Amino acid sequence: MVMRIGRLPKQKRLLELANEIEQNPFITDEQLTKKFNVSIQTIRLDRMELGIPELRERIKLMAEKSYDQVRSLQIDEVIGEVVDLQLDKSGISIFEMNEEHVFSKTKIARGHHIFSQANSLAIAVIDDEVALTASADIRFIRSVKLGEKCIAKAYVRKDSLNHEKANVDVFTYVGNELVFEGNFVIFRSELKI
Amino acid sequence: MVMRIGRLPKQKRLLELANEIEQNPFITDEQLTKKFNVSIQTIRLDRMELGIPELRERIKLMAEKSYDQVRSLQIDEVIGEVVDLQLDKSGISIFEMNEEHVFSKTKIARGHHIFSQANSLAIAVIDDEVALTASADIRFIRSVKLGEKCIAKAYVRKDSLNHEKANVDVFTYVGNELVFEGNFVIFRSELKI
DNA sequence: ACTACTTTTAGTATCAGGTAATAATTTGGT
DNA sequence: ACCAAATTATTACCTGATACTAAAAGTAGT
Repeated sequence: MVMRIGRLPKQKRLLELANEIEQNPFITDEQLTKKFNVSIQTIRLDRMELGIPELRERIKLMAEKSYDQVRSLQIDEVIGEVVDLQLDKSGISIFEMNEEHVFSKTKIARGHHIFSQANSLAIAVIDDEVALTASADIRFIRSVKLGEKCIAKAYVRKDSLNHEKANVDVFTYVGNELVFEGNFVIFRSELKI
Repeated sequence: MVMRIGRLPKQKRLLELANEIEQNPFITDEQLTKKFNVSIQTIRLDRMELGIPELRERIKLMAEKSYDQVRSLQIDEVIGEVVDLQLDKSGISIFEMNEEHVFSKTKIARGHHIFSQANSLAIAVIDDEVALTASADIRFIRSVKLGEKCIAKAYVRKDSLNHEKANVDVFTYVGNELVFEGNFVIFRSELKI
């Protein structure tokens, strides 16, 4: 039970190592040897055991992830995945609530993400060069939780068409439960060249 | 003017090289030698001249950038920077519209970003464990353009306090021009342990 | 054609931050 | 004291570079 000074038992070290790397993914094995006061081989065996890749791999994975995110944001300018779209008529989009969309305490989705999905779908269904939200009347009917898939359905009001403004009603569901509804007034410019 | 087959003049190569790396930041110098049919030293001299760092540096910069973004999103759970906050009374936040917040065609801000700033400020001024948006009535008064700073001011309606719901009015300005106004109804749970 | 100059290529030494594999040593427990 | 697990040491090798020196090739100008 002597144990060299400043050392942790293996299981504890494994936990703290995983933690440390999560906190600071840019740390090298060598810096870790100093933190834990063990040899570099031990650190490497530990990483192996925990399935944690080397520094360069970690960094690369992060970069690839963020690169993909940026790309996909540029590709579809809509929040959520549009699965159906009939211009000037209706549209459907799906959006799943991940960790980054919820309050960390309660795991309940922030309202503006649900709004964003509905708002960008309302814009998407309007077949115009420039379409902007003029106003909106919205209700959050029940809270959406982490992991839930929101299905937003937008309908363009017939009687509102061919004008400077269009009315779009959006209903968002989780399963068959209504969680959000909103009426959006969309400005449309007749800039169709 | 003979020039070996499949070669570009230097200036053109420099432009295309910069372009290629921007399109695919994960490309190595060696892969580039094949694309441009020149030696690896030439590629490296070119990168030098263009001030483009090596693959590993590029990847690291991307990872650091995304890491900082994630961190800052976790640190302040509010969209925009809160510059003043009097709980249950009022609050002010500032949010600048960058490239990622505007439509690429028109450079006009997407409505949901302006909403997000207002919504998260409305939540922040409510001094409660759990506060959620129940409904909102909003108007976009004029469009916000790339680079403009939005100053959102939130006021909690006095008569709405001490209830299950609170009413928060938010006015967003660019300079002294009103660009957005909204009335938010916020659910508050009395879960004050 | 000869010179001056730029561009390109080659080659060597060195680096960080590892992997992989094998062997030796230390430690803890009984 | 003995055994197995844990740790450390050692060596060879890898990728994707930098830094530097030197030589070769191409490009004009006169």
